[in-house]
Amino acid sequence: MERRRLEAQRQLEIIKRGTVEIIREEELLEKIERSLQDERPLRVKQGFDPSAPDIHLGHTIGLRKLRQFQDLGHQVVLIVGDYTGMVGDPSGRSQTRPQLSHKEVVENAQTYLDQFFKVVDRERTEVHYNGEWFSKMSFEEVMKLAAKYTVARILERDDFSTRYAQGNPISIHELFYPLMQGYDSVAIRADVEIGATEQKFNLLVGRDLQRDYGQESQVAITLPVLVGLDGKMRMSKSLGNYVGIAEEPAEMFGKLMSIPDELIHPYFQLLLPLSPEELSEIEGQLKDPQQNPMKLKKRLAFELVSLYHSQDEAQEAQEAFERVFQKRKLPEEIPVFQLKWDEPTIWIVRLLTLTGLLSSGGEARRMIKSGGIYLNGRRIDDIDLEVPLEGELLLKVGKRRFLKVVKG
RNA sequence: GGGGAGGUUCCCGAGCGGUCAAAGGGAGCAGACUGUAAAUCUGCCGGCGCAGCCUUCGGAGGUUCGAAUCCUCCCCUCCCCA
Repeated sequence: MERRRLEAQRQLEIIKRGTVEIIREEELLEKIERSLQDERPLRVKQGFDPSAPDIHLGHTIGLRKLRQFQDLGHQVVLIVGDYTGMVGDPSGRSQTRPQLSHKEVVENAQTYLDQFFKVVDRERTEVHYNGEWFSKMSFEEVMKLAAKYTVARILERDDFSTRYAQGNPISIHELFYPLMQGYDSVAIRADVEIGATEQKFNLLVGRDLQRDYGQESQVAITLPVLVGLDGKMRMSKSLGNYVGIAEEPAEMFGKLMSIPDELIHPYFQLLLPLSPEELSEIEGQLKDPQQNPMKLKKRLAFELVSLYHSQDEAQEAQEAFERVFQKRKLPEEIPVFQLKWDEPTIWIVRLLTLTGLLSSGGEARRMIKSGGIYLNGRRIDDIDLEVPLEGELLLKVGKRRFLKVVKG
């Protein structure tokens, strides 16, 4: 008995780490205790919005938390929001999302799962589509669900109220999103749901609905939102300030090296499994003016690439980075483009667009004018340049795009 | 249903008959400086072998020598009233 209590306490401590809020902590402790007593794992829910199938580092905060639950013996229940996807989560959105076809949802779900299981244990995961229950709902049941919440409460939400205040359109079906997500918790009898802080409202709706449907309410756990590479906005694919966990090692490494210094510590803290001691050591080094933060950034990049790829690949990525950007040498591997061209020479602007390096002649002209184009190591300043097509040509666009061109 | 305000280039937003490929800001790209950091400064930011031409200002027509700007119809959004 006493032993169980201690074990529950221990689990709670682990789960608590890195969270912003647990609503409510006492309930969680009680649930864990009961779970130990009945030998029934907690059902920890996570939803997935199929309009955004790629997992980036921002998502891994939640995924790592799920993994922790699994390591403590609990069950993850992933919900593919094929029906909610038809609505589109209004959280953090200023606009209505486009609706997806069923085919797109299924394809995206597959992509998502492949990445999801890089962090989360497949064995302890149950996957459901919320169409399983929503497609069977009668209109009467939909009305019953809709009757459980009031417009004022839904509009309390920051994103709705902001949109409303700014005079932006909100469609009626969007108001259903929180209800649908909440109902998912009813359908799968969730004990816990986790989400980023912006998900708090949706998580709380789940609690209310479960109670209304005669179930015990889930515990809502919120986690910090990761700031993106720009250092300002939340990490998101649509803002282009993200690092996908499926990205190539070199790409991942490079992107991480470009983060502003202020993000070094939060990234270590939120993305890597480090002990509090290690973290405070890193903090100390960051404050020390003798230390170049770049070193820590390299370590961060190295460890993250190791985590999602391998140590060897991280090592390679680091060497490639140092070579290309710090020593300004050529990368070891440069993609080769087979150019089909019959004339003995080719106009530089045409060359740049035909190889796909730049999308239009106008862009190529501009790039040349601003000094961003190198041919065989020499900067080009002549827009009318005719390039003789002999052997191998080496093109460089900006700092990081290289291409070898051969006649083919 | 009645009344009012709007829809402009990736986003915000000015323009309200020619001088408009369309101010300004943001994002983005390139250059300088660097630690591929931030900050800063500079340039670019529809297409075209580009001192010229072509396609853009919700959609379709029309008026005019000339329309993002005026007129008609349609679509969409917001606000007030019912």
